Amino acid sequence: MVSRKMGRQPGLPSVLPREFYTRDTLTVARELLGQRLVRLLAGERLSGRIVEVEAYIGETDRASHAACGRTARNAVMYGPPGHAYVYFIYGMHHCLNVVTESEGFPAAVLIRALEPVEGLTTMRRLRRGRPDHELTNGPARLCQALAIDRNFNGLDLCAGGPLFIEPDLPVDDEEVETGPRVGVRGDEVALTLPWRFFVRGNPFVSQ
DNA sequence: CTCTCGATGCGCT
DNA sequence: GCGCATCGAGAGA
Repeated sequence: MVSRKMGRQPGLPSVLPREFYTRDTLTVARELLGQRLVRLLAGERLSGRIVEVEAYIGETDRASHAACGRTARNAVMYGPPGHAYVYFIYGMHHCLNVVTESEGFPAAVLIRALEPVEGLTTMRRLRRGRPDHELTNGPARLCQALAIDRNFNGLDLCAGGPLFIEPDLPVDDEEVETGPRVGVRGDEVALTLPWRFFVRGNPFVSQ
């Protein structure tokens, strides 16, 4: 007899529904820990558990791309939740966010690190020369390992496309650590807010 | 291991 | 023109 995991049919992966993202951004950030980011590339599944994230919330957050109001670049942050906000930075890197809260309010969660699960061989090819523990331990590194670029900006993560998030192993409260966000500029408040969430002791957390 | 620094494209002032 | 939600090479300890 085939065992059946709770709430899923074998071969028919469930996807986090839009309502998951339509909530308070700090709640979404916290609950994204442990979930599985999946990228379908040429029919292959590349995936990893999310082990580090950061929240960016509203125009009053001086570290957010939305701090200076709506522009062409950050428009996706103002759009409906459950979509990918992918931006290009430092002339060579991409970073992936998921849009949260209600349409019209700019907020998102930056995916900063994954623990690789499926498609390691392909990830090693896309991150040639790097040891396994450096495949996905950073926001731009994981985009490289999963072949995510600006073409994914605005993509609906709830629509059965090439990028989505599946429920996976929840992370216990005792395993969750918070702290100030990494690499941001902004005012004193932005530099102090504990809006970074990560799995304590996980070897794939960035830094 | 740690630290420093250059790469590099583009959105925004 | 400036500055960036980063990374990787190279130097030193």
